[in-house]
Amino acid sequence: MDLDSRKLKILGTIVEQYVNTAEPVGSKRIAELLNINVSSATIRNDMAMLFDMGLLEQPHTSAGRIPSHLGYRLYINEIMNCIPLSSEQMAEIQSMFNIMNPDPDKLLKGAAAALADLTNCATIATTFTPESIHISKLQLIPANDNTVIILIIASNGVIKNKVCRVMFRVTSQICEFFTSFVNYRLQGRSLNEISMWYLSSISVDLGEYSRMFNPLLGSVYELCKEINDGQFYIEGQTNLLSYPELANMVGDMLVLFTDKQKILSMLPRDNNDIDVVIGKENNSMELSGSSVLLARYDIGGQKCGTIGLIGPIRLDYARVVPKLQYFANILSSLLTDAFGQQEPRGE
Amino acid sequence: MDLDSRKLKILGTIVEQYVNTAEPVGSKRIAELLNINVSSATIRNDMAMLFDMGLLEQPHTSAGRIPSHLGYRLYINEIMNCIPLSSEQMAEIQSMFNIMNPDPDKLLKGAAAALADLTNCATIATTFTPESIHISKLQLIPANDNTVIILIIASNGVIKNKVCRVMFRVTSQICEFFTSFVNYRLQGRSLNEISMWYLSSISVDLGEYSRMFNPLLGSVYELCKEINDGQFYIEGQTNLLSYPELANMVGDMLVLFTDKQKILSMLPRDNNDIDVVIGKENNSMELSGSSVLLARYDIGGQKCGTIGLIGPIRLDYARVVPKLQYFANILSSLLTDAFGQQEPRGE
DNA sequence: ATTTAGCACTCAGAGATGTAGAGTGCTAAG
DNA sequence: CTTAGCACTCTACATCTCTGAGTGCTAAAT
Repeated sequence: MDLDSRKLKILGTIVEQYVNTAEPVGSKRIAELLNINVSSATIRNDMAMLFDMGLLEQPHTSAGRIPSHLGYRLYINEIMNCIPLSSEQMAEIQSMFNIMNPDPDKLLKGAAAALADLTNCATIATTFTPESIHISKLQLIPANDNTVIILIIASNGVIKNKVCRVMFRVTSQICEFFTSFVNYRLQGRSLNEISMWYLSSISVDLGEYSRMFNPLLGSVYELCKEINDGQFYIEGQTNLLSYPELANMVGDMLVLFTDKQKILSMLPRDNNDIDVVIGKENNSMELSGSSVLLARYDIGGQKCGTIGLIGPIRLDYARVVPKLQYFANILSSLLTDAFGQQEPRGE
Repeated sequence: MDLDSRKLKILGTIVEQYVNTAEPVGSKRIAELLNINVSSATIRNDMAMLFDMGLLEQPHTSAGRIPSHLGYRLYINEIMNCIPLSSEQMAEIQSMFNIMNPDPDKLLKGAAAALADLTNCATIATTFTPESIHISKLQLIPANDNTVIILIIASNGVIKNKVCRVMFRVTSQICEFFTSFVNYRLQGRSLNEISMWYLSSISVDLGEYSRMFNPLLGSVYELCKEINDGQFYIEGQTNLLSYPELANMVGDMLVLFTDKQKILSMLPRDNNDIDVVIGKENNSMELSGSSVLLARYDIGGQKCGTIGLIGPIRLDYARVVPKLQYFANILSSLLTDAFGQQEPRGE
């Protein structure tokens, strides 16, 4: 029971037909589509074998066949030929990036939105923060008499700010003092090191100012945590509404998408160039009808985030995979360009 | 053909029953629910009149009746008694606000999310920027050798930043120069005044530095525009999935919600305490099956944003209206408290 | 050993038919 | 003005039948 080239071609045809039409594919149709001159009966025999091997499924006795998980898997791993992007497509994508806001988090969001547009899928973009991400700069900015703004710039380009009301009367002097004192202690330090414990050691060193600044240190901790937890964008969710086979689940999917922690925990971690998780391979009810593709981008060679795509199982993998890869590559080069080599300057 | 009190009671009962069950209400059920001792036949006669007056609709001949637009309108304006919040409910809402991030835009988003939770509707929160909103402070912060961050604080508490790559080598001196020069020209100025034209007059005054700083002034303009365009949050969209009568439209609604401009243009501008727009009164396909309620909040008496609610037509108006009103009141008081009286301090 | 034609078989989906139940509208009497 | 009574209408649901698509198997052909 081996897979000769005809059987592979049949499986490929079934996948590609099903991807286009969302309808089970029958032996007669395959016979017409394949150039080989064999009758539908022969195809039926082959299909029966593919079925026995678990590569095909049958919605009901008298229907055509659709690919199973394993069928898609085999198709993706062995059969499909990725269709590389044309130079026009590349140019189009490039120009989408050109008009995006270059802030890293907005860039990420923009990239996700563009990818969603291009693939008619939902897309997801995340950052994760390897050890090496540190604080480039912290600044305390007076807003009014009893309100200050804490601004933190991380070495991966992420910028966060937070408004804090304080009990003392805000002056520029106080802000400058806090800024330079805390900067001195935090600048260049890995985000992972900035624990509540470490901050409390700063608090001790602040001596008489400690009580005054403690709430601010708490906010600093929250900001660091936010950056460390990573950014997270989902775009193009409404694209999923266009797939009738997802109609039952799309509600649950949208609800899932509101739960950042849960969705993050579900993303694949296989660390291939592109991870592909098909249907029930996702260990989650809500995604059992979908495929998830995930690629990584890096800054200066250091992996620092993912961009991915959530769509129906019947996805045009041969076209979508190169697109996703290209997006990851562009993100890498843009971010490396902006935040790659340079170390932050001191004030 | 006048509306005696019995007819009003019947209409009220129909609305309230329909809101609970989503099923047409028949004469027999009404007879049971009303305390008045009249037979279902009498009720039928009254219902026929209400129908003739356009206050009721009939899904099909042998079904009960459901309220029409006009029926809901009359109910809301004349019949319903708002059910005020209990002190426990108020306390619960207060405590939701206590744990929110006090940044005005995050507060807005948090409030919208809490309201969505509480009402099982989608919620919308916007700011709009009256004449009086001005720039409290602008600051240029060096990020690395060729990257700076522009930070703008507006008098309504909104904070925006933008990363800019520049052609010159960034130093603190340059940043301080730009900050103080531009601050001097912009601080306290209404956002509406900050046109491209006005900025170019600053550019002229910058003399030899003009070419260097022009891209930054462009970014300043974009930031002002962003603030002026207002914030915009929609939360709890997935709540709409729980109403079977919206199942057909919820897809289109979700798509609509991604189009900020379009949805903003659809919000009512009647400027009542709370505007209520029912079903087809919305001049939009997508919202023809929904009701939109909108309240305004203010900072120090100056109206500066809206919070609202999008749900099915059969909404428990008597409970929902007071909730929405209460949210608007809390927002007003919190924001006034934080940003109301104080003028921004100079550096 | 592989391929093919032929045919019986299965099943989903669309239509047709029938029934029960809810609710109305009307009429005539109270 | 209210009510009882009754014929009428329409939906929702279940049952049945028919049709077409597509299979699985067998026996013959290559």
